[in-house]
Amino acid sequence: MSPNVENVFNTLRERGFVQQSTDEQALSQLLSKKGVSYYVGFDPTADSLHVGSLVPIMAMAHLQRAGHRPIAIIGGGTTMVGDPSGKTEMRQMMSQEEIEANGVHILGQLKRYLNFSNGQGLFLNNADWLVPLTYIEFLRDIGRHFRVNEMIKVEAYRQRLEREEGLSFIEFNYQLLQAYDFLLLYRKQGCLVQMGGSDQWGNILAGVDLIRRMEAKTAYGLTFPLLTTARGEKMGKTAKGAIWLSANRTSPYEFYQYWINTDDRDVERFLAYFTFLPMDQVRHFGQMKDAALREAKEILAYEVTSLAHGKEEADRARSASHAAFGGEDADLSSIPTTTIASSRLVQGIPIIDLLYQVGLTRSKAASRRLIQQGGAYVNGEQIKEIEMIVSEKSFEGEALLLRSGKKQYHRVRLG
RNA sequence: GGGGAGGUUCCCGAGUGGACAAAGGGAACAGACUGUAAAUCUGUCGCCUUCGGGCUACGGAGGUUCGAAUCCUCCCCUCCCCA
Repeated sequence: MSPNVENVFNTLRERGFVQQSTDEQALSQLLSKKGVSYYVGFDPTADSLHVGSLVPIMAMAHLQRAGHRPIAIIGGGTTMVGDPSGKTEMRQMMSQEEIEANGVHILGQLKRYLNFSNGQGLFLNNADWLVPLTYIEFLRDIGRHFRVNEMIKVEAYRQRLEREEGLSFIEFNYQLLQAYDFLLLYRKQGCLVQMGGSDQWGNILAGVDLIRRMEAKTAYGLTFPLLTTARGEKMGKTAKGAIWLSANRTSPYEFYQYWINTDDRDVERFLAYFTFLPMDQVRHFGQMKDAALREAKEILAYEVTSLAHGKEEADRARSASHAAFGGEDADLSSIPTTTIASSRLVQGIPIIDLLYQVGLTRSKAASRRLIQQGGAYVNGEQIKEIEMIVSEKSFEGEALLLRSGKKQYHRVRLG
């Protein structure tokens, strides 16, 4: 896909990325040129980003394709303080080492979407400049520009103050630190734009203000909407937890399945956010009705998986899904698999135990219930007997396919 | 520091000596319907079980009682009001 000749800002807006921005016109004009540096901060509290982070990542990728320079900041310094935004409780603090280790993984994930080579993009840890700060200096140079009256008007702080459960002083400083990040990036990297989730609006504005005060220059801010599904749930959350970008945490097959199960009403929006398909195609798919919409979901799932895990994994996930759900005889290898020693099959394994062991059920009692309710299958056949024992005869070739309910598959292999 | 309210099963929330593995709702899971969608309806929803039961659970530790989530004592935590 060639970089958009049109203004990227329009692209972002058209695809739904823009929630709020400072001076839309000026920002749009700025972005019509090339080589603008912009930054987004990522939370290093886990060793992987999850699906929710795809919004900023995709926005960054659109901008880079249009010839701008992304700066991804890992909040190593700020995380040591804890952002109160959107939190009702004080955040847990983390050690430097943990944060840095997480940062390495996160960079690896960002590289799938953004190009950091040869200075075309930057990946920085704000601990590098925040940790060495000295208190007196910081107060004198930065602190003097902040009015507490203004600060406590920010939603995040106000809530915490009103609830009277307290806001620790350290958290109260978060905004200053983030504003300082922006200032520093402006000075050292010429960074003019900060983007983030809508909960970051206050922090972003603080940075814009600080740059205006200290440098007499205009910087810009943009926030993304907080995505929810049509059912009103947070994007990327399932019963089993978040959908991660890391294959270790969420396998490509599960990742693909997450997207293919997208609510009808979300398909068009998600195609716009999470794929690079041109908008006329996105709209075309979005207009599909009923069962035809499934085609659009398949494209969504394939594209998103392919971005996150590569074409090969996306192919395997698609193929496994076809095999499992379409009855086609295809490659099942990417379905979650457990290997079991063949010696254990000599006396056979009760199906109740097997379901439990591979994780399809949470307890043996749950296995019993599942079978009683008619939701358990071995190689596509409903299990009727609670007492059923799985032996070598149950295997087709060296594998056996378990299913719980309509959608949960698990393969068992002999080892 | 003084006064008040409260901590119940994944979440919200009822229960205030036995009928309590604990109402009701939500979430979740299964079934029907379908399109691997949504909505709806039905069922399930602590763990183990040789299906007879057994075990663990109502903030923690003790105690009273034939019997406690429910009563008593001490402790921990949260919220609210006053200072």
